[in-house]
Amino acid sequence: MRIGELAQKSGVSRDTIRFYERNGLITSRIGDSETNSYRNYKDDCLVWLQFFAGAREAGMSVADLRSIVEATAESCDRDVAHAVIQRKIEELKERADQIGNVVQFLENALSGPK
Amino acid sequence: MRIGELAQKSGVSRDTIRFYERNGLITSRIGDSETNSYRNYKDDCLVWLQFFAGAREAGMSVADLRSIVEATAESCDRDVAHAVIQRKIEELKERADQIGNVVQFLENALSGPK
DNA sequence: AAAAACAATAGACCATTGTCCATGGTTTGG
DNA sequence: CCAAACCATGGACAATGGTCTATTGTTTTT
Repeated sequence: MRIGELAQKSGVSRDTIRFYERNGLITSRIGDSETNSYRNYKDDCLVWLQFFAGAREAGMSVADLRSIVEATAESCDRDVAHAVIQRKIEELKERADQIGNVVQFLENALSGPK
Repeated sequence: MRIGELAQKSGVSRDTIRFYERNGLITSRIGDSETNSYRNYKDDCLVWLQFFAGAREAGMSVADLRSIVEATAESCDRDVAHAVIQRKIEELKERADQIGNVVQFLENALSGPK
């Protein structure tokens, strides 16, 4: 798959895809063509990008994403990956709790303005 | 209260307090002293700063915070304030949901790795 | 009185997360 | 064949959210 198709399918812009690639979130290889140097993206890039989009919205940093990607790489220890992801899950839950607090606070502010 | 005390009590650094002030999140006035121009912060600055700290962790932007502060200003319409805050609550809940999705995804990744 | 701690202001600097632009080549539709 | 659309690379630019430094003046502590 070329970058345009990937962008269109994932909803992530070309520029952002390239940015993610530069930051090690996905990888691509230059295709087989003799005449061009168009890069080729595998299907799992699409899955990742969809995940990234959601995760970024959820407040995860690109560095967070990279650590997940790296942890789940073939080369990596299953247990290590497990631990890394577990940690991120904890962080996300903490963040969700924090959101709960803030919502609470704001709802209070609404109901008891003075 | 002077900035040092405020910083110490709120856990927000002086620099950040000044940054927030520059951005309209809090205000202070120059004190009564004839000899210095130390600024004076009222107690509610402390409350706000504590809120800001939590809200930033929850993923709210400084602009979001400013809009809340502005909405709750004396001068503002109660209903307007209500609406603004309600909107922010919605956004926070959406974000919390999004976090839920991502957690789900990650937990899936853990339990069904292959 | 001298040092240490605090304050104000202004501006430089930094990382993060993109986005945009310039340039130059390739492919494709008409 | 030509224009439009696509691609690669590299670097500039921008917004956000701070953080740090320099400079200068004020308290406070010893």
